[in-house]
Amino acid sequence: MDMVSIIDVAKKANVSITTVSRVLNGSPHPVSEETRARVLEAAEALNFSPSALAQAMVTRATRIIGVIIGDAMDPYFATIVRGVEDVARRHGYLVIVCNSDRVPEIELQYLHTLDSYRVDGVIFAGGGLTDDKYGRQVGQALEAFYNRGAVCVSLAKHLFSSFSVLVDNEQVVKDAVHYLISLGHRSIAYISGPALLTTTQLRLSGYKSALEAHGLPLKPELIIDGDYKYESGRRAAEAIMALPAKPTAVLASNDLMGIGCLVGLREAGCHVPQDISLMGIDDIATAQAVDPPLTTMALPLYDLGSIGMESLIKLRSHELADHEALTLAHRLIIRRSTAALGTEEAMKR
Amino acid sequence: MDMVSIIDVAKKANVSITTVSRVLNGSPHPVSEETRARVLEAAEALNFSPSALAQAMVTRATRIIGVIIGDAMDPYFATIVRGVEDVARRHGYLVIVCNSDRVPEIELQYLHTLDSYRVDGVIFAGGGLTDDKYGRQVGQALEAFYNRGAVCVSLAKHLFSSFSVLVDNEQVVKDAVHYLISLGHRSIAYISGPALLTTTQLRLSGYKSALEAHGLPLKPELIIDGDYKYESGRRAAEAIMALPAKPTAVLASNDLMGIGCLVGLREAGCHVPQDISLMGIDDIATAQAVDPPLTTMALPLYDLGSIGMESLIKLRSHELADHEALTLAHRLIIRRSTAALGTEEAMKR
DNA sequence: TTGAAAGCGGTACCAC
DNA sequence: GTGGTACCGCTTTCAA
Repeated sequence: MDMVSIIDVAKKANVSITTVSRVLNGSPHPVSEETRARVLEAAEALNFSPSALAQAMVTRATRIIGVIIGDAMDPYFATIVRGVEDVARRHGYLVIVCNSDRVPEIELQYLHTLDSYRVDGVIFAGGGLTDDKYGRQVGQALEAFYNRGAVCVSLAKHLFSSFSVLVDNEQVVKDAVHYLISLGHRSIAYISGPALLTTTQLRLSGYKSALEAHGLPLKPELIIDGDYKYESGRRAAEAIMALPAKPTAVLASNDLMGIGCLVGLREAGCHVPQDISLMGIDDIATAQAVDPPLTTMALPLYDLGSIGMESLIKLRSHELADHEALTLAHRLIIRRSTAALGTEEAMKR
Repeated sequence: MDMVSIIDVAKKANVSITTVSRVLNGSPHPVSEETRARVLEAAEALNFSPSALAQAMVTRATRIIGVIIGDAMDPYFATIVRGVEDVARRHGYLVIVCNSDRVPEIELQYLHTLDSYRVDGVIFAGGGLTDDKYGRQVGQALEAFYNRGAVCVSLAKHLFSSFSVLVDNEQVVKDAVHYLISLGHRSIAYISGPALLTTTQLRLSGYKSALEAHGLPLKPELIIDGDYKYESGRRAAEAIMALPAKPTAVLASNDLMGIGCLVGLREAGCHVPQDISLMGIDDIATAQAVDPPLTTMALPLYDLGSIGMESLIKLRSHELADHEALTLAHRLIIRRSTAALGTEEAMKR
């Protein structure tokens, strides 16, 4: 019933625990072949499993990292987590997943807990909160991490400083709006996210400057609030249908809302893309399953996770400098939810 | 740069580390109010964060659990993980997520790693593999867990024994087939999952016995292989369209394949439900976003995770007996992808 | 009420 | 080549 420890192995093999440690860790220190064999055999026979906890205590490295996300059920985060996990596994790291629902208190609490477990690093997958007080608190908590030699990488803009792997959110939206404009649309509604997220602000500002760049007026009533979830997309559809002057195109700031909007418009008897062109951002799997398939800006979500984790590892071995940033490319995926204004495609119904 | 330890706090508060430990852990052992205050103050001032690793070593409890899933990007597992995580957080547990892609070697490797980290328990979220050798190996690995006092709960049938929280997979399919039959369908195709999973076998056997119970012939050509992923649903649609005698209904053994099939059928010019009724299993979020919304058997995925985690905790405090099983209810969700054979609904097109 | 000391299971430095 | 031993940072008897 008692755990078998390195001592038991040493006894069984008739060697010191030092030697056991050496052979089991492939230490460069010389060990005779026969001793090595005896140790291996003993460890095997006793079914010895070295305590990673004990190892972590003395080596000051846990080989555990934490990833803080909004919600594992959101495909956006699920994809990122998968990217993180795959790289982590290949490098012998374990990952603790923390759902914060973007609640600052929960995020902060997780941060402290992860610190007490002495994780080797933390990845912030979600958009940063634009709350000053929160930003300071996180920054302070991160201080503890850095002091220990632990590292941090963010996959979105944050108020605190850290190594980052990003997409250019502002440009993503600019490109999306530009595409819609190139189709002839001049009245483009925008479904925004929660105001307190940096990502939301960047995307919104992309929308605004794209309109401005094309000399289009910014109509406040065309900016509809959402929360990046499916249901808010449906509500947005209602809001759009209630508009006295309906837009000819709608850009949802993420696919989940875009899909909700698609369903909402359909239920309201509005045809996409004949009556309204609709487009999203992210390119989650569902985007191609809906009818019509959703045009969207594909973000490299999996890569954000995998490259984020790779960066974390390099950061630890000082192959990478702190507080730098990497920006990954996005790309337009044209499907059938968007059509040129006044063309055959848009007219047929 | 050096970590502040309990010793530093003790020095600063002018007490022994024993006392520090006592007040910081709310020990029942008496400590004078002023001493307590001094300790608290010192800990605060030093920004002391007790090492959960050191605590774990001596208390022999890590408050970390592992959950082994197929793929975090699959809504099925994402939902379960969310259920696990929510309960874990409320109880002060951390959860390590392990993606195995159902590869036995990866699963086994994770199991050993988790054991070396002395996790308090493991949750198997996915269906068991029907491989004898694999079953034995897992059983053996679990032995190590049990010997340590760690626990295990499975959310599906497995060859090894463990506490389980289940759905009655055979009955789920029976109920689905029964519903289709009640709509007048007599020729029902079935999209199955990977043969090596217990879940697949149970569901398939539900399909077979449902047909038999209704005196319907079992036509092998109507059983189409899939792997529970979206793409295999699309391939299944092709296979179905190529059938000399097309079925009037299709039951996909999960929603992801059901949705893939829906898209595939649409592309092949086949109308759902007018030409073919289609139904899935799971009730993932996307099921209601596709057109037509998918009729499905809703499984309590979130509850599987949350109740699984609650059971794990109770198991550890011996409030629950090992190796028992809990079965959760499923329910039919009728949406518009299914229609009665020969009715107005099925005829209009 | 308070504290000294024996571990928990390893690693790594230093001798031999 | 091999082994002794001082920690890593905490909890928990056992005494005082």
